[in-house]
Order: sequence, then structure tokens, then C-alpha cells
Amino acid sequence: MRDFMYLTKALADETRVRILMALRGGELCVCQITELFGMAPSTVSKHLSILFQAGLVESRKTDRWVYYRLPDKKAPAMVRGALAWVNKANEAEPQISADTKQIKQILKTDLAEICKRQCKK
Amino acid sequence: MRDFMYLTKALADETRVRILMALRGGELCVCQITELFGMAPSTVSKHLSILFQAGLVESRKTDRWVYYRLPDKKAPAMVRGALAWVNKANEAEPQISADTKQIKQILKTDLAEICKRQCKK
DNA sequence: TTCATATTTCGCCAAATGGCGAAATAATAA
DNA sequence: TTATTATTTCGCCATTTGGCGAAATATGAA
Repeated sequence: MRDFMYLTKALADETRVRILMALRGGELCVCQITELFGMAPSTVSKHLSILFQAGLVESRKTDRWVYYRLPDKKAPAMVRGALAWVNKANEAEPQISADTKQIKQILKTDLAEICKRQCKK
Repeated sequence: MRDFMYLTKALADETRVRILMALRGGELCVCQITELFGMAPSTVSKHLSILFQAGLVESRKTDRWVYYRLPDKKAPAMVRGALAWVNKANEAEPQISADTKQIKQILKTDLAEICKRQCKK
């Protein structure tokens, strides 16, 4: 049941759940997620690696940026089940709505500018 | 999303997942669960209180014993969803099969005898 | 009542976790 | 090449967590 415990431990942190919910709208790069939470890039990166190890996100590297996204339909049933449950339980949460709103703003802003702002920290 | 985080944190421990799986066969009292895991009664009690706070188990007190069971159909959808996911993901796990087997033995044994053995610790 | 006993609560300790900043990586730009 | 920069890894610290045993609580038995 090791894989299952990776999943539950990955979900046992509010920031990581918010990341999963944030990715529903499509892939985001690390600095965009960093901007969303106002945390240090290293902290966000660690959360993403925990989600990745659990199979809850996939990643893609382009140019200088690493984009993270929710896994596709080929993901294990256990993972898809987790994501369905997380989504259902949180879609109406005020915190998630607020995040979604802020993501819209972040997506309107130039990516390089956001990265510059975050990576100065 | 506080209720949801209570759920994920409750599920982020292997012992607690095994307790939930153990209760599929019907209610068990604290000392029976203690016997199953070979842990101190106080440790098991704490795990049960965390599961209870999350809404993942219900309890019933009779005579000297407290019985815990999975919640009924009236439980919130979020809780039922969690239990369905946990069950699906773990029903084929060797560890869970072994637990199920041992529970059968425990249920054959006199309850008072098991409690005496556990509560001496 | 007093005793016995099943469970919970409390206090403690070791290990795990989440946060940060600094240093290391990787990959583009000059 | 060297410089810039997005991300990750590492080391550290404060907090949380899971374990135990002892003490407290609650309830049936004598």
C-alpha cells in the first residue's frame, strides 16, 4: 500500500490541495504557482515534487520553464479516484474560488515578469 | 476546506487506513483493534479519535466497551467518497488480507480475554 | 460502597514535515 | 565563453506527529 500512502500524504497539506485545484484550468509553471501562494520558490518546488512522486501531477520542460499539469486519462485508477474526490470536495470552497480568480490575473500578466519578481526572492 | 483537511490528514497514516479497512467487516472494540496491531491501547485510542473527528468512524458504548464502526449512508458525500476510494485502492492489498484473516481469529476469541491481555500492558 | 477494568487524556520523546535562504543545476542569451 | 535566470537541492529551524507509559475517567462487579 506504499503507493496509496504516497497519495494520502501528498493530499494531507492544504497548499498541495490548492495546487491540484489550481491546475484544473490547465498547466502552470512553477513561478506562476509561486506567485499564487506568495511562498518561496524552493517551497513550491518541494510541494510539486511530492505531488509528482505520488503521481498526482505531470511535468513538461520548455525553454527555461517547467510546467506542471494534472495527469491524463491514462493515470492509475487510484490516482484518478483521488483527483475526482479532491475536486468534488473542494470545487465550492471559497479559498479555491479566490485562487481561481487570482490565477486569471496571473495568466494575463507576462510570464517573464512574474518569474523575475518571484526569483528575486 | 477544514473538514476536507481533517479527512486527508486522518488518511495520511497507514495504521489509520488499516483500521478503516478492518472495520469493513463490522464494528470492533478498542481492545480488539489493539490486539490486531500490537500497539499500546493509548495509541490506538488516539488514532480512533482522529478518525472520529474526521467523521470516518462512529462509536457506540456498551457495558465497559467502546465499539467503532464505519459511518452509515447518512454520512456526508465527502466522507463516503473518501471511504469508497480507500476501499477500492486497498481491497487487494496483502497487508489488508492478512489483517482480515487475523480479525477472524480475534473474533473467535473471547472478548474479555483479549481485553485482559491488552489492558495489562 | 469499593474494586476491577476498558478507554481516554496527559506528558514526554524521537522522527517527520513545512517553511526559508543559500548554493547547485540546467538551459538560454549575450 | 560568460552571464542571466528558472528550478531544484541542501541545510537549518520551528512545528507537528506518532509512539509509549502513567494517570485520570467511567462503568460494571463484588
